[in-house]
Order: sequence, then structure tokens, then C-alpha cells
Amino acid sequence: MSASPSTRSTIIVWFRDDLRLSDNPALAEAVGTDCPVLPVFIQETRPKTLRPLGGAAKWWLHGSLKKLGRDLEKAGSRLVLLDGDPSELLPRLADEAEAQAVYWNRRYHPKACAADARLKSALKEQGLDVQSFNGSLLVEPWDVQTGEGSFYRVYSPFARAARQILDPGSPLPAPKKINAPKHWPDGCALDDLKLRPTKPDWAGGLRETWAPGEAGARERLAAFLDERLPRYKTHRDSPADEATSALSPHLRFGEISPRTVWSACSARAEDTDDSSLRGSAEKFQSELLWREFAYHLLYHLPPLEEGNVQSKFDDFPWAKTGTALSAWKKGRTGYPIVDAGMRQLWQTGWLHNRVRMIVGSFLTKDLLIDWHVGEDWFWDTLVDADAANNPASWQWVAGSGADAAPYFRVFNPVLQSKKFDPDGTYLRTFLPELAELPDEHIHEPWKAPPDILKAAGVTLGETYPEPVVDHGSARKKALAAYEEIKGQAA
DNA sequence: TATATTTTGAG
DNA sequence: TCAAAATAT
Repeated sequence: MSASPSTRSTIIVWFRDDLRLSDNPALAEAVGTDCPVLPVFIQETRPKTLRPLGGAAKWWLHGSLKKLGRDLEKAGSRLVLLDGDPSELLPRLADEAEAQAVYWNRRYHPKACAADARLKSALKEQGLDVQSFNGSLLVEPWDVQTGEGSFYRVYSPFARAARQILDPGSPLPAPKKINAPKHWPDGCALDDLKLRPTKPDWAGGLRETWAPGEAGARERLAAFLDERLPRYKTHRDSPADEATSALSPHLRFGEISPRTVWSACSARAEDTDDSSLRGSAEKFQSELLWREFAYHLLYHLPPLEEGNVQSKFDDFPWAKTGTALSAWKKGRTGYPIVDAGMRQLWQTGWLHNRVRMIVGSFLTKDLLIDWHVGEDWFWDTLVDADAANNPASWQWVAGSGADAAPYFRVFNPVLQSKKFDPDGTYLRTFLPELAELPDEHIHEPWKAPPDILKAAGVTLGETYPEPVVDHGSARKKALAAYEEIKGQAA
């Protein structure tokens, strides 16, 4: 039996981390019924359910919601914005709109899952059809299991299993026309969500670097495939070479689906005889699987987010935070590769993955500061800060994670700098005060002869800091600290 | 996606 | 003598 659209009642599509029209399963399913569709985004003020967004992520969300609203308008629809608790707002909205159904794409944060499950049963009791979809992952956390029927704690076997069952299929097309409800409910204005920073100049570097929204995500993907993917495998670790996709914030907000990225990448690989391009595509896809692995861990291991996966790290003798921490945040540690990274983070809201590892190792091992402190800073400053990837990566660096680098893997910031930025191009981009130093001295200016420093206009302790710690002795202290917890069970 | 130190062995 | 390999953390 089919009724005409006008007699069918509305389906609410609740947008969360899926701010796109293309390949959006909840939206596609709703549009496919020919019913009126009511798209809604709710700024959730439930700190017990969701961690409040950091400053950079809020800036991004503002831009992304603006674009999503416009894209919906082009399809004859709108984005209704609400501010508050979804468990109160959605039942009320469903009543007012005389909706028959609520659809959404799933999320995987344990607290958010629980809240969504409670909301689902409440809405069902209200007589609504509630359906959830997979819009954010290639492999949902329960899709892969070890031979013993549990979840994976180690990346490689997880990735192997994921590749075996992975069948991304074709991305769903964006709906051209979305039926509007008879009446649009009141929502708030985007500016009422107060997502933009109060000091506008704070976001200058973000505006120059990024184009939030689905169109920006697609452009970034196209540019990646054409210009960066061919050299991805060989250049991905070099922060000056810009060979990485920089899709992370777009994936974080769901402006593009991992299925779209994965299948576009596969198409390039299948379309070529160039074995290095195929190798690059495979390597890049394995990085997408790290994202999947982080969500797998987040779902199955609640301590991922706030505790230590290896609980012996609860007793680790972390140092008190103080001036060294603020030097790290400001990019004034005296180690150029660390400082360049921390300034890239502050200026652009993003940091190259190699440099994330270097600054993370420096904070947790050279400064002996608890990884949670670094994770909080990243949460506030990264445009791609993500409930799964951010803590999983910090626990990996700190050595407290499920499949972590062993604690004794201490990065040497000078060796890393020389190896991955040999001619100092990356350093000079973010540390103009060192730009005139010759290549052989820019990685460790404290060792440069006085006349060379003078010629380059560098005065240590004034124009650029002396190192806040000596790496050699800091490394020994870190290994000694680790000895204190080493004997304990994981 | 580690590094420092020690050992080995060719020359 | 020194680079490569092995080893410890």
C-alpha cells in the first residue's frame, strides 16, 4: 500500500557526526520512502554523555553546519538547529511535527551508545519507528571478532580481519530533492549555538587552511588522489612534503564517508599498472583502518578514553605540570621539531602524524607529563579531535595502550628532525626566527657555533629558547620512572 | 611508527 | 677501524 507523499507523515533525520548528503544511509533511507523529511541537528548540552567540543572543533562545526544547511536548501529542505538535551527535544519535536519515524547514523562512544539506546526505546514507546544506520565506519565494532570470539587488541590482526570482511560497496548518491514537511518547526539560528571563537583573529590560520563542509571534503579527496596519493607511501612521513590526505577533520564530522574515501582509493589502484601507486593506496587504506581500530577499541574498551588501558600506568610517577608544559603548548621547548609542530597545531588546528608522535613522545617521556594532559590540549586545538582517535593515539605514544609502542621507545627529537625534515623546510615554515640557520644547525641550534647563530640573527634564550630539558638525561629519567611500574601486571 | 650501546667481523 | 648486526631498555 502506498499513499501519496502529502498524506504520509514526516521522518526526522537526526544529523550528528554525519554532516553530509552523499552516502548518508539514514538520510537516503528517509528520502527513499518519499515521505517528508525533517533534518535536525542538536547541539547537545549533556556533559555526562558527550565531551564538550574543543575550540577548534567548534569553529569547524560552525562552518560545517552552515554548508550542510545550504546543501539541504538546494535540495528543497532545511536544517533545523536545536540546542539542548536530545532526550527531551526529539520526543517533543516528533509530537509537534506529527512524525512517524526518527532515523540516525550510529555513533560508538560507550556513553553516547547508551544514551542513544535509551532514546531509541523512549521514542519507540511513543509509537515511532526508530532506525539507526552505519554512516561512519567501514567495519562496525561488532563486525569483526577474534577466533576466540572477543574483540581485537592488536592492530595487525584487526586490520587483516577487517580487510577480509570489508565490502564497502558503492557510496549512495546525494538526494537531489528532499520532500519538505508541511510546517517547519522553530529552530535557533546558527549564531545562537555560539560555536565561533569570541576573538575572531584566533581562527585566522584555520580559515586559511580549511574549507569545512561536504564540498571542501570532496575537493580535498580529489586533490589527494591526483597530487598526493602517488607519492604517499614514500613521502607520507615527511611533514614538509604534504603527502598526506588531511581528510581527518572531514572524516571527524562525517562530511565524507570512509566508504567514499576507501572506494575512490581502490578505484585508482585498480585502474593502474603503476605498482608504487597501488602500494600507496594500500598503505593509505591501512591508515584508514587505524581509524577503524580506534573505534573498535573505544567501543570495547571504555578505559580507552579516560583511564589507562594498561592499568599499571595508573601508578606511573608523572611529573607535576608547570613551565615545561606551557613551553610545550606554546612551541617554546627549544627543540625545533617539537616547537614547529606545536605551532602548526596552534596556527592551523592540525598536525602532521609523524610530528604528532614526536611531540607526544616529548611530552610523555622527555617532560614526563601524563598523556591525558596532552590529549586535553589536542582535544581543544585540533580540528580533527575525535573521541576514538585522540585517546587511542595518545595511549599508543605513552605506552599505556592496548597495542602501544613499548614505553622504552623514546623518540629522539633531533634524530627524528634530521631524518624526516633533513633540509629544515618544515622547521622554517613554522619557526621564522630560525629560518636563517644553515641546514646542518637548524635541528639543534644550541650546538651551533656563536658566529653562525649571530649571522642567522638567533640569540639563544631570547629570540629562541634554550632546550627545556637535555634529551639524553630526560630519556634516562623516563626509563627509570618506567622501572617503577614495569613489574606490575598490565 | 626508537634509540643507545655493545658485539661482531671484514679488511 | 668501522659499519652492520645484535641487544637492552
